[in-house]
Amino acid sequence: MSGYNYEEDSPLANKSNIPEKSFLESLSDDGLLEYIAGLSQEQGEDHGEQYSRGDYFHDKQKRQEKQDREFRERYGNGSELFSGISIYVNGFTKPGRLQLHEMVVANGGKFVHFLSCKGRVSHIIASNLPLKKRVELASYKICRPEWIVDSIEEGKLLPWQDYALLSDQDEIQPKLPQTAIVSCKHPDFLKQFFSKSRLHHLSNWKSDLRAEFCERFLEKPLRIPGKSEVVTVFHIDFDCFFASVSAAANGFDIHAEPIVVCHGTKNSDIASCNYEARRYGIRNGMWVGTAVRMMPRGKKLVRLGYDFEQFELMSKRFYQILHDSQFELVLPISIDEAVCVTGYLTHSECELICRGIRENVSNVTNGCTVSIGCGGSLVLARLALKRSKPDGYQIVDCDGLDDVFWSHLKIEDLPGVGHSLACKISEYSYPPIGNLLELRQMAQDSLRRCVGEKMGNKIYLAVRGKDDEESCKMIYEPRQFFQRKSLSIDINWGIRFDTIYEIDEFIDRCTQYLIDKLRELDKKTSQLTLKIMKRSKDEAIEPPKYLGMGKCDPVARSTRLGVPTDEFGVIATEIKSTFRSLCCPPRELRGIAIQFNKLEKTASNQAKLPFVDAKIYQNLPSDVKSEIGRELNKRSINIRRTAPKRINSYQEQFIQELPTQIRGEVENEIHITNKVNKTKFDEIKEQVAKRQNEKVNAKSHFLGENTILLPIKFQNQTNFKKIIQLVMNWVDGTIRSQGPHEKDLRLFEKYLQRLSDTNRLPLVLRICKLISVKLELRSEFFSHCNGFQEWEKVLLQMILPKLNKNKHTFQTVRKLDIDFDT
DNA sequence: GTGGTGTGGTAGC
DNA sequence: ATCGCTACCACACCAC
Repeated sequence: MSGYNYEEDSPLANKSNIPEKSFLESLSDDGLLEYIAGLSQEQGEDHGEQYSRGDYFHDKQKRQEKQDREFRERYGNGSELFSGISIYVNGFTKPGRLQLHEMVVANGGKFVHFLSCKGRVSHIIASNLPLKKRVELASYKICRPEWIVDSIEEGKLLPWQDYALLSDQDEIQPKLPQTAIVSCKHPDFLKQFFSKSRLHHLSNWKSDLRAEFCERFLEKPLRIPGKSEVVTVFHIDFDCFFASVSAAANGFDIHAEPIVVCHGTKNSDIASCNYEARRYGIRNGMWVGTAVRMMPRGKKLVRLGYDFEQFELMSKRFYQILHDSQFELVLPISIDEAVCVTGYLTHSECELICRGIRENVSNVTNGCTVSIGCGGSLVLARLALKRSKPDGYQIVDCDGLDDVFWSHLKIEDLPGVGHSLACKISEYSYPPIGNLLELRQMAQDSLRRCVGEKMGNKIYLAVRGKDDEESCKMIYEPRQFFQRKSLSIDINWGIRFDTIYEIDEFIDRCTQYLIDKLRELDKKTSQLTLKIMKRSKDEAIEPPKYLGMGKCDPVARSTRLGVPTDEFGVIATEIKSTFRSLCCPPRELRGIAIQFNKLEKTASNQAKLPFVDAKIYQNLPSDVKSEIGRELNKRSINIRRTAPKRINSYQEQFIQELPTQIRGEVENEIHITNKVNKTKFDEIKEQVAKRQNEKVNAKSHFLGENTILLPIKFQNQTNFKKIIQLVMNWVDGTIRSQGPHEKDLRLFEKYLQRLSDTNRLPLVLRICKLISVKLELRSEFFSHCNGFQEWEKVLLQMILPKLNKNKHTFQTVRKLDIDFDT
């Protein structure tokens, strides 16, 4: 990357009587590019020293006027519509600059390429103007491009005032399409929310960078340093990334004014603030209102919006520089931050690298600065980075570290130590520990007692400049480290529902979002977690932050699917059923998170229900076999014979176990009756509890029928699991004989009906699935038995109709339906 | 001890 | 107004 530094290298420097900055600033983006391109051309022609700014414009202008004349002669229609008018186009417009140019010139107008020729411009055309520009150009006639288009169409010059791009009109106009408030009930909510969420972008960028790293690795295996090798680590990070980039994009000087990046004006998070703002005590994460109050009287705080595209662009250029810099490893930490590793380097070599990178990055990012910490370990590089900020670099040598270095670092500067741990540590002894120099005195044992085994070790090593084993993995097993292990979605803003059905729909959309990603990764999941945020009991219905979550109680529950899947129906119904088991009144819900926990690679030839061909299994080397057998068992994967001739050992063992199970649990027919009765009892108990809950909530809600969950409550997950177990044993115990007892069956059907009636189809589905699997497994040996046939009948005539009746709940046609309909 | 579940904390701006 | 995400580790606790 060779950035052109015009501040120093420009042949024009100090030659013009107008300050350099205002000249460059006065150029439009295109103008600037053209100007730079022009410069490099002219230089090649060996008269760069003599070529002045005035000359440049003169040439340029003459060339342009000639071009315009030619154009008008060739295409012009003799119209003098824009005679006497000269326009300048600022920024992106529709129609574009070129088209506007042609339109104006063909109709007798003048097109001005550079605004610096002030006075010659009669109108400025722009669709929108950055804040800074708006102030600068306040004295001009500024209007939208439609003025040109409409004037030509009408054949007469329309009043430009009707098309004025006034700041207040500007505020009213684009709001119109936006005022279509997209609430969480709207199908586009997710998209809209994510498009504006900084945290979503940060997370997404991070996983993209990690994925890219892994791809790069596949393409060209990198050399990973050996554990005994001496390495040099560079930790590189933008200074207040969002603030710097947004400031540059809007034409602000990052050093001149206090700047914050945020959405709103009051209870909106500050994503990033510059060092000027930090002088007044403003910090990232603070609310804007708080920050404004911290400003001295009369001093203004500049608020800038997010420009995610620009952030991405700057990051791309940043990473490009790193990739071009001959590091052995470029490890992505986040959109604006990376750790680069090389072998041993001398102090002066490190210094060269730091300076080079800092200069290159500044050149390609409109002057954004990065700081660099350099050291012999990850933690040292990170601490050096903390010390180097802002706009600097620091190279540290573990042995040469003095007390000053440590005493200037706070506990929270340690990686992995946040607010919570920092409090714990500082309060652990008296007087409280305030910096790392003091922390170095703490014994390893007391550290471990204070913050736990692992973290204690980590911190003990960190303040001695060494990495712990876990952190090292980033360098020594980078592929493993950056490999994705889970996939999830979190929404804790804007969640305001009234009914469970709205939540169902929302869950469907979230699930679809995740499944799309899952399939992109070519993975399946076998474990789900649903985490919800529920308004804490005494909290206000509406928290201070607009549509925020306020103080909440988090609750999570996970489920195993047994089989890895990427099917929408299975996952969505599972989540919906899990949600019900968490007993959250729809109106109390403030946040939802869905996680896919156990990701497995999709095997193209994998059967829907997993089983291993016995032949393959038998042919395995005996030492491997037992290990695999255990593993299969653990995952409840069956070994299935394709030709039922010989009984293999696994199945033999399996059959032998059957009678024990039956005797142990289920031959007692009363058992299930008791169980169902107990369920009823639980139900009543929960209803009582809920009525009390309703009373509590009544103060803050109108108690409509749909306020609280449906009146019938369900046993919690544990109970359901137990019931499933019971049913399975019941099937096992009766399959070889006469089949289920009629009385039991009636109770069972009642239970299923209740599940079905109360929107708990997923549970019915699960029972159905399990019974069908069980029957399939046993078919080889028991299909002739009366009991087997009875159970098949139950499945086909009793359970399946319930599912099919409510097919719509499942959104997709279930594989099971097809299997058993035929 | 093993292995599972739910909770809590941290990281990036 | 406002956009409080998401991956991952470590731990406490439980059942066996």
